[in-house]
Amino acid sequence: MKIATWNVNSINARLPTILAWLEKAAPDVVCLQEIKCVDEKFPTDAVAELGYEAAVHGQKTYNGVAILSKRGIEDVTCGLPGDDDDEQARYIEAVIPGETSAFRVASIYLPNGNPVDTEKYGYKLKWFERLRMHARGLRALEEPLVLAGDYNAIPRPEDVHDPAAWEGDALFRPETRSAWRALLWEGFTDAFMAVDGRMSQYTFWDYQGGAWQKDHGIRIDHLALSPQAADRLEGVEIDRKARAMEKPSDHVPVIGAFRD
DNA sequence: ATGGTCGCGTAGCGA
Repeated sequence: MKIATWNVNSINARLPTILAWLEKAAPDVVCLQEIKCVDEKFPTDAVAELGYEAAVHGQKTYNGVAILSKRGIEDVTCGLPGDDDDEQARYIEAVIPGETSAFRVASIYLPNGNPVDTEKYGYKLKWFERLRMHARGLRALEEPLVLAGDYNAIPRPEDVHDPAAWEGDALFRPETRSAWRALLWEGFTDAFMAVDGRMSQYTFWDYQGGAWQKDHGIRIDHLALSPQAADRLEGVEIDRKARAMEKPSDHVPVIGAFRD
C-alpha cells in the first residue's frame, strides 16, 4: 500500500502534471493540499480515468484538501474539530479499506502562519494544537493511521538549506518546531526520520530566486504515523523529480510504502 | 539592478 502526500498548488492549473505523475508513480492513496477550488470544480472524471475515487473538501480560491484512492474511500469527514468558526478547508479524513486491515488517512494543510507578528501565527499555533488533540483521540483507536500533509513546519536545522536565513520565519520558529514535536509525542512517528542512514531531503523549493536550481529547499511535507502504521512501514520516498516536471508545484510528493 | 515567482481572478493577496 503506497500512501502519498502532495501540495499541488491548484489542482486545475496542475492537472496534466498531476495526471502524468499519478500514472507513473501509481500510489494507492494520494493526500492533496491546496487544490484551490470548490468541490464542483474538482476534476473527478479525470482522476477516475486513472482508477482513483476522490473525497474532496474544497474552498474557493484558497486552501482545499482531497484524498484520492484506488482502493475505495469510506467514512469521509471534513474539517478539524475544535473551532466551529474556522471556515478554512484544511482537513479531510477517511478510511481506506484494506485486505487485512484498513488504513485511516488524513490530508492536512496546516496554516503557513506568516507574518508572525499578526493573528496568522496565532491561528497556526491554535490549529496545530487542535490537530494534536484530534490526533490523540485517533491514536487511541489503535489503527494504522497516516496523518499526511503540508505541515508548514521545518522540524530541524538539517531540514533547511540556510537555518539562519529562516530564523524567525513561521515555518521554523521554536514554537512551530515544538508544536510538531508535541504532535509526535502523542505517539506518532515521522516516517521520513524512521528510515535510518540518510541525509535530510527537501520537499519544497520556492518559485522565486532560482531556489530549485540552487537547491535552497526545506522539508515541510510529512507523514506522521500511528504505531500500527509505523509497524507496517517499508520505506519512504521524496520524489524530487516532480520539481523538475513541466509546470511543477513548488512542493514534491512524499510517498510511504506499507505492508497491508 | 528598488525587481525578483506563481495562482487566482482580473487588483492585490497568499504563499
